[in-house]
Amino acid sequence: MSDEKSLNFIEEIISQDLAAGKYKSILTRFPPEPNGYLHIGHAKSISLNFGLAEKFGGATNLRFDDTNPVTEDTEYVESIKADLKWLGFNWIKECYASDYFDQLYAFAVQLIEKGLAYVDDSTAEEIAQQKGTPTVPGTGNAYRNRSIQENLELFAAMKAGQFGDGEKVLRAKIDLASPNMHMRDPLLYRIKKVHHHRTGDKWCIYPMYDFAHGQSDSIENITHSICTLEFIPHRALYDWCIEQLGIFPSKQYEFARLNMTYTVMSKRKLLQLVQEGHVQGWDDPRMPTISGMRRRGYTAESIRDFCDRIGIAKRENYIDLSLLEFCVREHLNKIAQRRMVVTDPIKLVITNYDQDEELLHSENNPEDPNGGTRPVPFSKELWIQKDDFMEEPTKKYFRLGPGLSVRLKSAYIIECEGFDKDDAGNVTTVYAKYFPESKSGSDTSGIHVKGTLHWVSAKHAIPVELNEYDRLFNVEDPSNAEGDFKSYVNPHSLHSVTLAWGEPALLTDALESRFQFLRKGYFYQDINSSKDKLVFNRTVTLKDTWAKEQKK
RNA sequence: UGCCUGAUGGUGUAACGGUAGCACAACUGUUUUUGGUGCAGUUUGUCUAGGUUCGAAUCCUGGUCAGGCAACCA
Repeated sequence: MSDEKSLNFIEEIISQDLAAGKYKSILTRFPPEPNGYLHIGHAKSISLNFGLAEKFGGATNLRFDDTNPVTEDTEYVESIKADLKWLGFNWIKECYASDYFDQLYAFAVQLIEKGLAYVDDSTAEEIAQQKGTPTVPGTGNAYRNRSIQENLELFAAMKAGQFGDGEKVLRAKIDLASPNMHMRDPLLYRIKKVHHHRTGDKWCIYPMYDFAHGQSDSIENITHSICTLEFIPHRALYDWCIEQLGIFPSKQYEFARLNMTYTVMSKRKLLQLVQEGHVQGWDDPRMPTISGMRRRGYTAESIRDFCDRIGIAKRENYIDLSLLEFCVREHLNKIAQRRMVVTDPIKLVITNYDQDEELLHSENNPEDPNGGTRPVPFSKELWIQKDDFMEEPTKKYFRLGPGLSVRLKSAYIIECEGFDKDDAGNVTTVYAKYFPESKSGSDTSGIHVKGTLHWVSAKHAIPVELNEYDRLFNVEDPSNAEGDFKSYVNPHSLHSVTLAWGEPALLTDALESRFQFLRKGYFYQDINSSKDKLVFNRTVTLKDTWAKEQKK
């Protein structure tokens, strides 16, 4: 009956909470750790968190989860903010877990005072051993029975820098036999004499995720704290801390993270690709990072559309890369300026064309009636695609071949009269006659052809460089394939065309324009492109049913 | 041998005890001055065994399978 999309399970929860009067309005948060660049998986979480707030009339905080100074940096903070803005999302408050370090410390003291936390002198190995295994309960140690007073003094001494890294930790005193490993006296604080990108050297003890995240949510009055499935076992601890501290009860909900075919999504793996030179950087157009996708020519709209379409649920999912490609094609088809570029040229000579040259006009976008036209120069010698000519055409081939006719886009119908070959047997030049009365827009020739080719006037052509990208991996699931995922990197993921011929309009087009190079794909100017040397990245190919036909 | 999640076409995602739908993919046909776009259509699914019910993808019980949990990471 209704056209409305059904609610996902989190929206369901929120609408119930709101209907029950549990909250007047909702507050969500997007909590990245500033230790890497945002990728398409983050985009799913971003779209969810901001989308929820938008849908239910709430707001979203951006919070940097900067509790581990070892790997974090301001560089990442800046890139994350830039990516978020580019995607089109606005946070109401910019927060940092590090802003709460004093408060968090006070919380820890409260726990100690309640006899719910203790300082442990054990090594990491000892602690791990004493935790037991999922099927074997853990055992305590003598430190667990330290007095509140002693714990208070020791924790203060930890803060004061009286101990070295790893000498002592603060642990919650919960249940060493809990079936949930995360409840077996989890670590709350550890000593790290490391410079923090925001708090500098003020602190030498830093809270663990489990002691920082829930409390940060609570401090900010986050109503719905949404994270991915791997945090399910942490939820008991999240609730425990909030309950023991008696603070605002934020609630955690978990959804399944994004997986996509032919790529990897973990920061660790992406970092390896960068460091080991499989790609040229975090913003390499083959990377699933927001910065890489932006450079490749993806639009923010298409990424948001993708995030809407993949849905939110708790089951593991593996999204087809083709859905992402569909989303970007759909958007680009509507907005991209059409241009002609010949990527693998052979010469076409119009034998009966006696004029010097003429200016034709071609529509900028057939999808947009108000898109206007651009002038395209035509002359006796043109460049066409090498694969648009076949010496011995097959039956379903409706391009150029001896005796065959085609239309040159926005120009004339031509008929092939012959061709030249070099000593190696390669076709070098194709000869054709044109029909003057078949001129585009005023065709009175009555000739009907099946194929239309793109072309560029040879003497007006401008050189352009093209980066044609293909999937980064040659298996669907590189993360779970046997052996090192990097051995599945597609060696042909980048094909550079150093010399292609483009129509002169490209010289005057705006740098940020989205292009469709007719019959080739969607392209976007690379950040290193200049008027002296135009470089375009292929965002995605056009759908190519002819290529499919040929494979049969 | 523990605990926690989950299981609907090839891939995602709906159906809230009452006609298994939508999107992508694939495949037809049609239109087309892009083998693009558009339009029309086709194929393919409820993990399993019982139970409750007039009626089960949905509720109950057992099983199977998949993923997660034992970082001084987040």
